[in-house]
Amino acid sequence: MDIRSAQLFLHLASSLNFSKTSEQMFVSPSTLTRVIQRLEDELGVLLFNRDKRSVLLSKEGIRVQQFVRLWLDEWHQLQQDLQLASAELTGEIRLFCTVTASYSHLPAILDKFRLQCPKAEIKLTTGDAAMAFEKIKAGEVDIALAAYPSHLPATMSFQRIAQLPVWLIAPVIPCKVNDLLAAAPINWNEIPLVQSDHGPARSRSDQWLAARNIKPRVAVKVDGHEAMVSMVALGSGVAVVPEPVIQHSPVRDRVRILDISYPFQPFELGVCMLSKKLEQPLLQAFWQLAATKK
Amino acid sequence: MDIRSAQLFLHLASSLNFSKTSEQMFVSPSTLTRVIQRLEDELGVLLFNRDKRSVLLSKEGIRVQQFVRLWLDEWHQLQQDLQLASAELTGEIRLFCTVTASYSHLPAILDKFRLQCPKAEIKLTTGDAAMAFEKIKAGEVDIALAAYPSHLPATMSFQRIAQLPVWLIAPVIPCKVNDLLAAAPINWNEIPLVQSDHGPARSRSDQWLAARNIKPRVAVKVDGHEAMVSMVALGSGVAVVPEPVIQHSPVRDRVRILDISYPFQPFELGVCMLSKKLEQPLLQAFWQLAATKK
DNA sequence: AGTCTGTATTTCATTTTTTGCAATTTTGGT
DNA sequence: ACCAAAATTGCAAAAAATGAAATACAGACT
Repeated sequence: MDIRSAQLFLHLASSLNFSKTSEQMFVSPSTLTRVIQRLEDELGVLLFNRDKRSVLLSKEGIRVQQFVRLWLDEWHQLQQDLQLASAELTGEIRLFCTVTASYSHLPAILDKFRLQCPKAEIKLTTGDAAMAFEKIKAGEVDIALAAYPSHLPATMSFQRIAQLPVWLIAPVIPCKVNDLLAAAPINWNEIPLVQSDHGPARSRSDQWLAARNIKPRVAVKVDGHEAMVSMVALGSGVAVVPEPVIQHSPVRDRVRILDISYPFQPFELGVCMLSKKLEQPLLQAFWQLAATKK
Repeated sequence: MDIRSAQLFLHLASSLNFSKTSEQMFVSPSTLTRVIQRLEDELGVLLFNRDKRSVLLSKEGIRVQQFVRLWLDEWHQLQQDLQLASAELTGEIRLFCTVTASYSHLPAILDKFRLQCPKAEIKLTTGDAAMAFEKIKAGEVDIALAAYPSHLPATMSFQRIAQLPVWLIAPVIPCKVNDLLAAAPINWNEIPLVQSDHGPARSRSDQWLAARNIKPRVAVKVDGHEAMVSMVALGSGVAVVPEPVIQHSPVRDRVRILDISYPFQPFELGVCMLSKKLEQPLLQAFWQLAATKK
């Protein structure tokens, strides 16, 4: 018996209809049937009298219903109590976040955090990925949301949150870049490249160029992934960027993903901070929460 | 959170030692570590302060301990209440059981049943497998423990309990049978066979003979598997019998299993009764209990 | 009677989770 | 410096959970 089974049982006990419960609780009918069968097996008792045409709670089922109600109530109480401890936490978190990350994952994390620690304040700084680790080291910020760097300082802890796929993108509009891409085979040495100065996107790009032995014609160097997408959209060249940047860009309809069958190593997005700061309750709360999935 | 995790947590909370708990609760250390990690993740809270050298229950851990204690208590109460209903059942069960089954699986089932329904009486009849279904049909017994027959009457329900492997056995002592078995290739048509009159063991034997196109020299026909083992031990021939019969035979050291690389279809041991009798509470209790594994 | 419909269950193939072994990490003791 | 004890992690095999589709079955409708 676990929480989920208990919830399903409780719903079924009041709906008395497998189809309805499975629909409303978002499980397939087969799953529901088997959850109930498991419970009955575990308790050694028939919980529902399935009368060919109707489903009724058995005598034992009523007793179990009583137990489960009590239990789930206590469970909720427990969760509240546990959150209460962190709910009272006050103070300030200085958070650094790459624009990439602020698009894709920050909102969900902040929502959860505000719910859990309503009294805490957050100061958000955004900027380029490479700055994240410098700022942490310099003590300018407490915690950063960024992609895993090629080398992580020993004093820092990093916790992975998600993998972001990386793609090569090109303009949609007719332009010189697209003319060159239409050739077969494509002469990559000719195609202008929109490149970032440094950081994980740059290293993905470099790995690809090295693997295919391409000496790129660098069209523009820009700071920040979003600017790269804009430049590509305008026809300045192709670029290597992580997927969420494309999805959230205002010009996403004016760029396209090129299928070049090269397995770009995905970004490892996560939270990062000085290990010793993990002792501070507020930062610890943020850390744990960022790592939690739901 | 489920029962098992709760038990592990509770034990760890008092032992404060992963190694001890994992040992005493019969799980590997890694399993225990990850059960606790799962709980912590589920609750979003650190349950134990792993202080480099020692393990201590955290503030939140104490609250959870309190919850879990209560819960497990209620769980036990629930189980008692549920069993109470059947504990008061009275009446008589007329049980038929093949000797095969009485060796291997009846004791465990009866133990459980006596515990759950102490006031019920059991009348046990043993006999040959083929009689089981006749006796049920005739109403002489209520329920039987037997191997699944080649054809099950439509009015009966059968519930599988276990699979029993089937082997070909030979004597250990020097005798004519062993002389014949020493030949290469073995002339199976020469080797005397101890055969049962009918029933599932007979059909396994027949299938094998047919598959290998053997016209056996039938040495003896006997009733009941145990007698077959005894005859084989005395050197009368070889025989096809289910494994538990061998294991429980007083002469098990005087027979050996022949590896003839033939996949005898295993016995499907189970409980059987007239479907309509499933409505009787006492019989229903027995039926359910027999099907339960633990 | 025959077909249709709503409901619960089972089968099957696939995905996800759990598990234990062995390796790793960390720290205290000798 | 080396060893021993304790917790964790990587990995691959085993077990369990899952949903889609098939099945079973009783009543409703034509």
